[in-house]
Amino acid sequence: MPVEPPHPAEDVLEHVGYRLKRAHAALRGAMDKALREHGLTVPQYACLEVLAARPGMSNADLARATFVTRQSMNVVMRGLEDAGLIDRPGTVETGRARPADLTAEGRRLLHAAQESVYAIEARMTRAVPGQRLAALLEDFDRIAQALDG
Amino acid sequence: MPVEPPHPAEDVLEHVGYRLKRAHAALRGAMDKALREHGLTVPQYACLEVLAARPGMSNADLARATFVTRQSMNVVMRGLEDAGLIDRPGTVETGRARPADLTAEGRRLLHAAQESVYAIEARMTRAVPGQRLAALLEDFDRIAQALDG
DNA sequence: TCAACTATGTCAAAGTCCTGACATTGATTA
DNA sequence: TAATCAATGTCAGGACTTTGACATAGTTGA
Repeated sequence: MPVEPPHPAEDVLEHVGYRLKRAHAALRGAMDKALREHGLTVPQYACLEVLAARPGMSNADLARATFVTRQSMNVVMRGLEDAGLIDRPGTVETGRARPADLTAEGRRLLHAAQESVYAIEARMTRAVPGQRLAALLEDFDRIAQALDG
Repeated sequence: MPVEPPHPAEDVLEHVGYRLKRAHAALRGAMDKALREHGLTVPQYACLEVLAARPGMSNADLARATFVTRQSMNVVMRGLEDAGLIDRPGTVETGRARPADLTAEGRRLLHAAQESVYAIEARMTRAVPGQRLAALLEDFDRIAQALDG
């Protein structure tokens, strides 16, 4: 059992950043566990999920959407491509960006994984009082915006 | 410019998990940048910060407090020890847990880093309406608790 | 007492992610 | 038109983190 904080109000463990980190760690852990049963990692799942909502996104697009670097997304996509879950043209008429899309197998696996992940989402949603959910989402956005600038 | 979502309400990018991830990514990025100027990584800073509030914590304690594995914290602490920022006895009378403490240099560096980090904390705090801050912290805890169980 | 259980520290291997760098492509501008 | 700029994909290297495993130390209960 951890020691009790001597000065709660001044303790780091009470800070916004720490709480945010804690909530994110819990989410990450739950998703890791749920996705392992489907043979997916969190970044892989995120890539499939975004790609399902926005077909034809490029590597750089997906990297921005999932908050990783282009280089990281590059290896993620190569793994997904090797596994036959996504597909993209070897060459393209104009530009360098190759639009990616889910394969039938990718769509099937995503649907299976979504059941597990959406259950986690539901646990989060139920955990916060209903009338506060919209405000919570708004606060998330405010925080992200305040720190990105 | 990213494409607009076709069905906002059903889109993943609107989900709680995605927003949480986004806010956390923004925080992580801001802290990475701020701490680099002090020669610290986020896990290293987290270790020092927790250790300042709870002197004498062991490796396993710190790992739990900062949401990483014992193994990860082990390399973090070895780095901090080599850098002369923390100190712990080579052996201990009972048990295996070696209580760690900040050195004078560690305390000095932490204080310097705290200025940068607390400025980030302040940006977050200002970004959310004052009357919502307490509810936000509470919601963070509810989410963490709902997902840890 | 002794066996089972839990907790801790550590090692090894693999995966993941990042920084830095470079070449290519398209857009912008002088 | 030509030069500059921004964006993309990719490679290389290193840093970080995790999973898995093992030995050690303390606790619990038969």
